[in-house]
Amino acid sequence: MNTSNKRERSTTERRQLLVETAIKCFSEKGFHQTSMRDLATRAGISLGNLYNHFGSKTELIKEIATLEAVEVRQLQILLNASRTPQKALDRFVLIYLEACTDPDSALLFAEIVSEGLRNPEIRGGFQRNREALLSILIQILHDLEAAKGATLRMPAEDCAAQILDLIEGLSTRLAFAGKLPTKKERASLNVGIDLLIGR
Amino acid sequence: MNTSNKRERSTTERRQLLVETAIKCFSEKGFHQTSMRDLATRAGISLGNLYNHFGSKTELIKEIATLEAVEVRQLQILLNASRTPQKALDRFVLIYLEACTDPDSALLFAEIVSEGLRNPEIRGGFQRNREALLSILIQILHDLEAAKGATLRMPAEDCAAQILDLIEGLSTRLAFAGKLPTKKERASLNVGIDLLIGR
DNA sequence: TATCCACGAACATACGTTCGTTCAATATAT
DNA sequence: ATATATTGAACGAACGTATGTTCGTGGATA
Repeated sequence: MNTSNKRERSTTERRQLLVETAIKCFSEKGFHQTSMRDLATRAGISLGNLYNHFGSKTELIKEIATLEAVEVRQLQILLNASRTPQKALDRFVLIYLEACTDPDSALLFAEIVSEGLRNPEIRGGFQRNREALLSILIQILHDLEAAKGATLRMPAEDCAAQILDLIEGLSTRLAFAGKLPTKKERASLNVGIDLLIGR
Repeated sequence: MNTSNKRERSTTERRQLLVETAIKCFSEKGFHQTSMRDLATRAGISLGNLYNHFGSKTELIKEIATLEAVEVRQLQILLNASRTPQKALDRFVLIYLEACTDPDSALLFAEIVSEGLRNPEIRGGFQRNREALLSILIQILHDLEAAKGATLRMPAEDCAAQILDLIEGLSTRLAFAGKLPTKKERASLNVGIDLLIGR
């Protein structure tokens, strides 16, 4: 990628802008209530030009669905730097909860789930990312067990999945209520997770 | 309601048929990818006639969203008949899991959630029903605690919400994989719930 | 000069909804 | 009991608009 090329640079910037406004529009109105005209207008470009950057609407949706994932790679690095598995788990929960309760993300997450349930192309990217997230969490659980910080009563993968369920469930409920998590809710979440891992 | 009236009877039957095909269509294609023509064709009636039964598409969606609730009233009765709170809880989990993992329901549930997040009319009915479900579960938890079958480490409402999260989370994952729950998955779910209630 | 971003008009289709009409079931009058 | 009026389910054409996508053109960059 030659960033000294003025054309290419402004083109990638445009594309970035388009993706960002698409995320906004999609999370506000949903995939299928957002028209290509909406997107173009909101991004301040013409309809025809939008098609210069994205060949079709589904292509755009697909890109958003895979992009709107927690940035797993960075998360992995951050957690590797944690001193103890306990701290790693705490960090994981904090970060993922933060990501899920972001107002845009919660709506988009629901949108992606319901879309992914019937659209294989969407499902693929979403599942890949989710498995990556799971495997990180599983690793942490194994570390925890080795350090006697946890005594699992079920397969680590099931436990990890349940932890994600708790976080995502809380996020969804908060989005429904239009609120951010209170201290109490955070506390209950942590208690629930501690119970699940037998800490 | 005069069921000896032939006209009224066939009308309510029609309406029932329409609601059922709407559920099918909506769960297959989603609210916004299903057109009124789709519905009419699928139900074997004309487009115009569809509007004789439902004034608008949103009215139809609203009806489905509130209807597609677990029949809480019956559930309540069934659970009251349970000998012990332990049995009541087991039944609750079994029934709700069954309801959530029904292929149609899982897709429709996701659809309602994502629609409810931005459409207050949908949200209302959904939340009302969910609160009813929660209050049943909370009651069971209190009974359990009184019978020394549980030692909650968090407010009963939070615990109940987390239990629902586990069930719904598992259901969603199963729907994504296109599978029904295995014995192992059911077992892990039960272990998770037992841990949450400190049993 | 060749490339490609940017534009907005144009196209075909799909959508939600309305409309006038038919026709059988019901209510009322004879 | 028979004739007449009223109702409302059922139909499909029609309307207006919105949609995804294509196309030809202009203008800046390489």
